Amino acid sequence: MEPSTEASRLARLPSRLLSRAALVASRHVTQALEGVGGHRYDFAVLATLDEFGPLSQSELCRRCGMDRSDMTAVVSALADEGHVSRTPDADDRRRKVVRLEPAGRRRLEVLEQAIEGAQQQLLEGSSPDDRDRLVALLTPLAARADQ
Amino acid sequence: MEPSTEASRLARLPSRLLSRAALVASRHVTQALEGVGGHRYDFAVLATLDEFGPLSQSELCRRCGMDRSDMTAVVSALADEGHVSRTPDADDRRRKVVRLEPAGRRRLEVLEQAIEGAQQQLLEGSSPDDRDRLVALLTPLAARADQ
DNA sequence: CTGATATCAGTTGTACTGATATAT
DNA sequence: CATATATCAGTACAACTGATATCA
Repeated sequence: MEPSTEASRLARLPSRLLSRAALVASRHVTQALEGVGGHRYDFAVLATLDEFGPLSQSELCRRCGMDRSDMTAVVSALADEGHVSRTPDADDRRRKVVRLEPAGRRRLEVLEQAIEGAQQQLLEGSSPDDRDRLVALLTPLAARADQ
Repeated sequence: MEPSTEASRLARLPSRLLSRAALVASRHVTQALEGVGGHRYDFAVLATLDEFGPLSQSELCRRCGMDRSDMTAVVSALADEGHVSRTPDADDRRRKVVRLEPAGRRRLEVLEQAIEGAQQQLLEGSSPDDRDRLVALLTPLAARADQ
């Protein structure tokens, strides 16, 4: 006989589970960031700059997996707030070099705490091992998101 | 020293991995369904009717995890195509009972093949055990998508 | 009355396309 | 000229909100 935990074909589809789990995750993250007046794009840009140092906007797009059309507004807002600076590249003046400023680093810490809180909410009920396994299984799939 | 496989904080965030893996999955599914002139909503509705039998639209919304606002148009289109019938419930005439018709069952088979092809594309490089593990890890997260 | 159901109109957020200006 | 970068306007889609009509 079928075990009672046997889920329907629809409920076992990896693509469907991914989209619904991502929706849950997105709600947690959005809510956590709203609590500190932030946005996922801000976090992605600040964290990437913190990790890789100053980058051109197009390089930022690549590293963050963001679209060029969305990057402009995000960087402009972060620059207005003093979290990043945006200066023409001396070597290639088509480029604008985006650099993390001290205020941006402090801002990143706040966003990072909110984000980690959201991960824990999302994964409450999952063991640390489960989190590691999930990350390991998702990494090769997520890697194909860029192009 | 850090192992070379050590990914950045950003790249290891479960919420981010989920959203990017879901994006990859969604592109595969959308493309596969486009190939047969279908849509994910059609598949969800037809598969749910096939599995649970005739349902009211609101019950369909619950089972599919779809919004009531989106369900109306989907059911109308499926009814126009003869894949489902929509008749007033004899017991409760506020309800419309949606029933899978033979043409809808044949349509479901086509969509199902496309969807399963998309899963295999998505998971190429993952073992069958990996697929099972992924499903097991995602199921409790995805379950929270409804409300 | 209330509560549930179905429908319709419209909003938001994310991903994305196409066109343009500018500089190499 | 071609190529890369940044910007702007606007599209496509899924998820969602609010209002309304219907009827038990």
